Amino acid sequence: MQYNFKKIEKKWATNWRKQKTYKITEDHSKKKFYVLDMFPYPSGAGLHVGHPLGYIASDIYSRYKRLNGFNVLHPMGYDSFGLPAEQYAIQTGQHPEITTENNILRYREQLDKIGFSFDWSREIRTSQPLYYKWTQWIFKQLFNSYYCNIDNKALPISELISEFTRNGNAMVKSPCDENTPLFTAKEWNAFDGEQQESILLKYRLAYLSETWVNWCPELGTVLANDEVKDGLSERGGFPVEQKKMKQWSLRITAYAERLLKGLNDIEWSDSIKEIQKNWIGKSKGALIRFNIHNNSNYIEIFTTRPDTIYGASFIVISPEHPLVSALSTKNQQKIVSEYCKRSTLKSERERQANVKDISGVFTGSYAIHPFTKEKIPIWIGEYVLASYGTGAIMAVPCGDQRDWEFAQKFNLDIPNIFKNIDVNEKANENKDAIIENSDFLNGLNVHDAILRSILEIQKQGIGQEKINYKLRNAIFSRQRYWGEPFPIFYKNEIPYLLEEVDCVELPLVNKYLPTKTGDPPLARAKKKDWNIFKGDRMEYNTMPGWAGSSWYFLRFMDPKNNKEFVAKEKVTYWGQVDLYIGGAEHAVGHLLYSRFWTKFLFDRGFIHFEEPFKKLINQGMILGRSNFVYRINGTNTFVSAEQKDNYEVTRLHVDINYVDKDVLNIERFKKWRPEFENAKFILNKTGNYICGFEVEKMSKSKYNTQTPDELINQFGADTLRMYEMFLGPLEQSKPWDTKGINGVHSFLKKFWRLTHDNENNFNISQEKPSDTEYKSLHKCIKKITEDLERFSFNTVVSALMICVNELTDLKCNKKEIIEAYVILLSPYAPYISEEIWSALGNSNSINDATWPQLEEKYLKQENIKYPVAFNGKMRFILELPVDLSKEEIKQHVLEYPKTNNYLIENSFKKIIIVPNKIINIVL
RNA sequence: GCCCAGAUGGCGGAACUGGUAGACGCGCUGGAUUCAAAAUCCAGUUCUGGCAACAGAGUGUGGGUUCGAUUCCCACUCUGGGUACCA
Repeated sequence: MQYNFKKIEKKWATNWRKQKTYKITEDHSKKKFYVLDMFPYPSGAGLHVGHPLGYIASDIYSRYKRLNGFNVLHPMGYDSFGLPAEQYAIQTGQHPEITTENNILRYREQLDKIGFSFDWSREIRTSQPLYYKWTQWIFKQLFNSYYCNIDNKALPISELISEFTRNGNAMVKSPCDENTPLFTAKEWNAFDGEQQESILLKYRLAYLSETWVNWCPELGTVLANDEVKDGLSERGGFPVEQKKMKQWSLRITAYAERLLKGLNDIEWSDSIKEIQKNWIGKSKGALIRFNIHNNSNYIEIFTTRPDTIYGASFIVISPEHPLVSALSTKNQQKIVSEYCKRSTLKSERERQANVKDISGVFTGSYAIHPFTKEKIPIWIGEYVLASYGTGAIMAVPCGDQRDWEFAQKFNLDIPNIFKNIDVNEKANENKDAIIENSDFLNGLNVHDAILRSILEIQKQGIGQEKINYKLRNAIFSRQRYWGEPFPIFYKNEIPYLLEEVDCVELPLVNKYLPTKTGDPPLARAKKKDWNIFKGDRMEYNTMPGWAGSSWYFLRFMDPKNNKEFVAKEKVTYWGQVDLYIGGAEHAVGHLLYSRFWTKFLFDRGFIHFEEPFKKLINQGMILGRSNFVYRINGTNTFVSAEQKDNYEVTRLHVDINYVDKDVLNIERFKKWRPEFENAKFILNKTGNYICGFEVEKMSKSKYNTQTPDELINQFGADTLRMYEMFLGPLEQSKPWDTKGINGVHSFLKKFWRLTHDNENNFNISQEKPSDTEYKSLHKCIKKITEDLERFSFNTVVSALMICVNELTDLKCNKKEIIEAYVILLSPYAPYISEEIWSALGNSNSINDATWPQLEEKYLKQENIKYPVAFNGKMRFILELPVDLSKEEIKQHVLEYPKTNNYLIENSFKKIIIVPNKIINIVL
């Protein structure tokens, strides 16, 4: 083997480690540049080929920036709290920390092989107390803050307390719980400590609230949406229901407007901004109160179309609405409670997907239309969600398709309020209509009618204008073991913040399961098991996965600091992340929460910028081929794919390592999980269990991952890096396929041969390069520099190949050319580049070289090859001097003999000449 | 349902602001080298017809704008991803 990548890669990996080539410090003489990858969760399956895709791109960019004189921060760490380690702990009893540690070791080994320029001295792990101490610290700041709508920022809670002491809460304009009472200063001062605490909790940015969760009674635990399949738990196939639970939440909605506006200041793709915009979901409308016939309660609804109020012919409330039982009349009570119970068995997701199945029940009660004073029926319907608006709507069947279908199905009135529009076949959702049959709104267009109706609603005191956001406050507790404990203790079930600066460490427990009474696993810890214990008990919940990842980019600047979450001078130097690369699946989770925390830390003066990630690139997914097994519902029997349609089945992913050409290895499958040990199988005619398949996202949860290890072994890291980039545009998703990899590998071999003779001796010429050779190089410099600036990583590989092909044809092994070329190659293939750089006699690392400068003089052309088209169809190429005028070009073309072949009777209508581009003759 | 993205040869893709469609690589075909293989090199390779010159068709489908459309506009189909029924 001439190009011995194994030897070369080992040699330079060792050398770089010894020389600390990638260690970075705050060097104020250079401009900083911060390149970050989305944190990996170290899963047991190891790194799959989809992970490094983004890391390779960011590594290439980091190296490119460094060669251009920037001080580049390019760190890596682990988001090491998470469900899989906990599941493994439940199954085996092994502490998740051990599993996590093992997985990290494996990840690190894999990452090291790929030749990344990470500064590993800055590694962080969210599950280490040194790190999560500061996650808890941020939670404390959130707990100790409220949002002031007058200053439009978060302020310390102490300011709110002094306002309460002076004036009560009448003048306070702050987001708070809906049930917050009004009180005077006198009343406030008379409250006891516990009463004051419970009031303050309604204002804090971190607060307790009742929220719905997926509860699985059989497993005695709360499940993530991901763990629920068709209303059954993925593990075991048990029924799942919706249950209310007291949980910590973060008042992210206070930041809704700023999160929306901030999108203008960042360089993210339009699509991801659009997704966040839709998620925040700002809409203007009105709150309107409907009184109830013979009942002292009232229903408040939110609508974006108050102009259609005369078209409202019934009210629909969600099955979770607090007035459901109060509104159900005696003879309706039974079907109402049955309907609501059925609804709690469904996830919101299911209710949402099932649009065609319209369902609902009548409560038996009537609301009074605020303008017509007519009685309109109140219904309960799944299509109304408790979590949006007020959980109740006024149904306008002539103007909303879902209301229209609901009315059709249950035979309710469809009054028409649109002039000259037929609503017998479908609702009119078009906003160009003129309103009629609507008293004071008659003759107005939609826009004017909205304004007029709000005026009237406010005048009559039955409602008000309201800006509504779809964004909900973020639930911040998980009933899990493997997460950050809260720095919270309880006295009389009122939560208090721990004042200790020390970290509340995860206590040891005897089992990682919930208790018999349904409390989270931490409830198993005895007083002595906690390093800090106060009050009656500590908080049993832990923080969600996104807690640690919402601020980790700050910690990389100062990973070992035990005095502060990050030192001021470090955050001042490094500032925002300049380039952030990661998957689009985090579009609204991680990316929104990080923005929220960054704004909060900014408000409280801890950092000087408001947006965490200046430029964001979403890498496309690498798709893999998944396999499925089919479990017959309510049993532990699996049926082969051909016969699955004869049964009611749940489709489950199966690890592709247990499947060969879609045939399941039953023995290995049984050993996979304890619950499969006694599984039974219905086989096909040939006695095999055939799995289903699908091409979808490569992901640990789909068990369809493929690791890069074998490829590195066979071709080397340089080849893998180039191949992953060569696969296609970074942002596009693409199926994983290794069949093209040897093309990239031969390219590196070809480059090696260019600089080595037949005996594999390094062979370079000191001669001055020719103009053609310079031209080839500078064409390459131009193309690569431009492509990297626009993050077109795949086309750079082609450019590198073209240059080597040209130099090979020219038999050019001249030092000046090769030395520049190897710098261009080094971000992609750092090992071979460093080897040749060193062989060229350089004593420093190629990482400290300077990016070659483009010299336009080598690219000058004397002639242009013009494509000559007739009616837009290219017919032939005509080579002409570059500096001709349009008129001269025209003459040359018309005199050219071939031209006449295409003219009809020697004439044409028009000639279009675009200098240096094209000539088009219109016939 | 809703939101976002995508569709170009046998395959991955290129064509950056409307200007030669298919760069680069894989695969395939033929040839050179070799006892043979690997490796390497040379030639060809969108489809149809033709020995060729050349002609016709062609960027998911149907329309439109333009001298000229993979690129812009309208309608649709399919695929992937996300999802908390946007009242």
